[in-house]
Amino acid sequence: MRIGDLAGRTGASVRALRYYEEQGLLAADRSPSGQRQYPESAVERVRLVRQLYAAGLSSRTIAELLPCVVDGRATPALLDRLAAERDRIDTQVAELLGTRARLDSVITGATGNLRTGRPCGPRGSAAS
Amino acid sequence: MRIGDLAGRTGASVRALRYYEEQGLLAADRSPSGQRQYPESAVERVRLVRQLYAAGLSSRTIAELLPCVVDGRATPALLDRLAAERDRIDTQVAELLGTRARLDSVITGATGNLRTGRPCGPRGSAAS
DNA sequence: CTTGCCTCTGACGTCGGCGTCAGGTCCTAG
DNA sequence: CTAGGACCTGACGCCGACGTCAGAGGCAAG
Repeated sequence: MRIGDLAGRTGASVRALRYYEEQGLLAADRSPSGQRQYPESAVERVRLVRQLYAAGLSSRTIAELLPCVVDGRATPALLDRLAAERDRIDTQVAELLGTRARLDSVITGATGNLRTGRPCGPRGSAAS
Repeated sequence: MRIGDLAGRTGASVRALRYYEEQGLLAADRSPSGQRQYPESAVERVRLVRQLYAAGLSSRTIAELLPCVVDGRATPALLDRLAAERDRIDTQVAELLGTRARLDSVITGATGNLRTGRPCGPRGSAAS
């Protein structure tokens, strides 16, 4: 598979795929003329990489953890890193849920205000 | 309260607080000599702003939504924006939970491998 | 009055994940 | 053979949320 095809099938840009390779996240064979050749498995690999990016991991961190995630090859140190990232994600989810709840209560409250036409306090409606 | 105190009480840097003001997220009175003076409520305001940053909102978006979140002053357009951000957060939480589950299964599987000393496939242990 | 920390404005630096442009090569269809 | 797309390697640009430095004032203590 050539780079344009892989881009089309993953949603990543051609530039991004070259960048992933540069960061050691995605290997590519080369045709005699130097063009990159990807196996089918590259599609899944790219999706994994993008998922990890979306979870807030840096290129460097992803590069460190990929062998472990892909091959199951782990050292105690890598397992610690993995667990640390997992815990970070937990924390982030908790914060996001808090923020979500806050936004939602604002939406609910403000929607009610629009209907009733009266102002309100920041925490729903507890003023005298 | 002066800017250094506010920084100390919120965990934000002095530079960040000036930046928030520049972006219209945090108002400050000025002493005759030009120094910023913050009321107690600024502490809560800064925490709110940082919470929204942490949820992935940009300065511009926060500036648009703050009047609504703080005062309950909403227009239909602002409510749409709020709901859109809430939905984006929902999506992001779902992705994070998926990633978390993946990392966790890797951790579980790899920890077992370390104990048993045998390799494994990427999805737990389904190979022959 | 002076010392030393806090604060001010303005402006450039940084970092990561790419976008984009330049200049050249490759390959497939007609 | 030729044209036009896809591909290559640099290398600079970008953007947002600050960090950091420079140079100049404020302010409470001794």
